[in-house]
Amino acid sequence: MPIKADLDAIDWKILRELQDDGRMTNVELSRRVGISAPPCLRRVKRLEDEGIIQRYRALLNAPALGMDVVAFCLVGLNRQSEVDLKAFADRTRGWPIVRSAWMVSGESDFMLHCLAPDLGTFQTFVIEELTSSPNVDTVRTALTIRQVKDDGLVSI
Amino acid sequence: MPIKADLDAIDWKILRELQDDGRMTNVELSRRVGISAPPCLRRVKRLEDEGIIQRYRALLNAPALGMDVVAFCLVGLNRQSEVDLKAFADRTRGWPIVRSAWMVSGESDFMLHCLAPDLGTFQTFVIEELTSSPNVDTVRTALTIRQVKDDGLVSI
DNA sequence: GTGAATGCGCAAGATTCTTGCGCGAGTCCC
DNA sequence: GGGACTCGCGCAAGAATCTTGCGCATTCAC
Repeated sequence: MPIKADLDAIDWKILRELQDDGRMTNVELSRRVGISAPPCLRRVKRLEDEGIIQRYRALLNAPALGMDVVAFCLVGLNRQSEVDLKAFADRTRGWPIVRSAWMVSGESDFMLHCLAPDLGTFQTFVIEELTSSPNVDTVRTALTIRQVKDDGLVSI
Repeated sequence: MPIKADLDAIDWKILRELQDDGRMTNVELSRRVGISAPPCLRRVKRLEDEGIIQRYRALLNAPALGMDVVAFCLVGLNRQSEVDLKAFADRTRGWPIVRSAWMVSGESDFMLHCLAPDLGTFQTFVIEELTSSPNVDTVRTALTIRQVKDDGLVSI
């Protein structure tokens, strides 16, 4: 894990622009941040090499691809030993419906971000896979109605 | 909102590759999906034009940028009329700590994905901004310990 | 003042993007 | 069947971009 980065204003502009459009050409990016293309490319490469930019991803339109149900699941376990936590984390990676997952502290132990083609598929997953999984105590679900904000993870 | 797309195997390969590396060159992409560059570029453009690919985004390393606290907040409102829901949704857009937000159904009305530089900043936000916001009834927070899965939103 | 370090911009070759065009496979209607 | 049409691929060439090396200006420390 890298040390806290020291970034100047241009670096922050680059990060903001690439969060907004990760496929922007380097020429366009350099124009927007106010330097010429070669040093701009070197800055981007440095940000990638230092792990500040972790990756680039295309964001897809789930409903257009037949995925109409987005939901969150808060999962509580009976036992929270390191072995138990790791076992459940491993299990989440084997479930395609679970698109991302976090280990959390609070009333629950895991937060799952889920995606399914329809409500039936999601309910079947919750009942037959999630709730009936070993060591799972409680499952609370929140079906999303619509997303009201979607900014990048790190602001400005 | 577009009609359900009809995509062939090559389109799905393209979507998978661009979810994995959204900044891949078209030449490399075409090599991976097994067609030449021009038709590959035309397919990507079509996927973008139809809104199936919504955007490209650089994913940043939050801790390296001094953002050590990632949390989820489940917010329940006193009144859930359309006006009330819209008012709270608008409010979330004005909070930089809230990076993304969903309107949900279930025990709560909104799910907030939050990012803060430290625990104190996050707690101040919850107490002085979120809990004390008009019409907010309940706030349950789940601090993330670590992310255990992070796939793209739509699989394969 | 001087030397080292940093980071910019210029320039040129390599690579990629982008467009128009021709060709072959599949389909539909006669 | 046969002909016209549609669709999507690949080739090719010019435009744009990427990538690298290099020279120069600024800054900092000594």
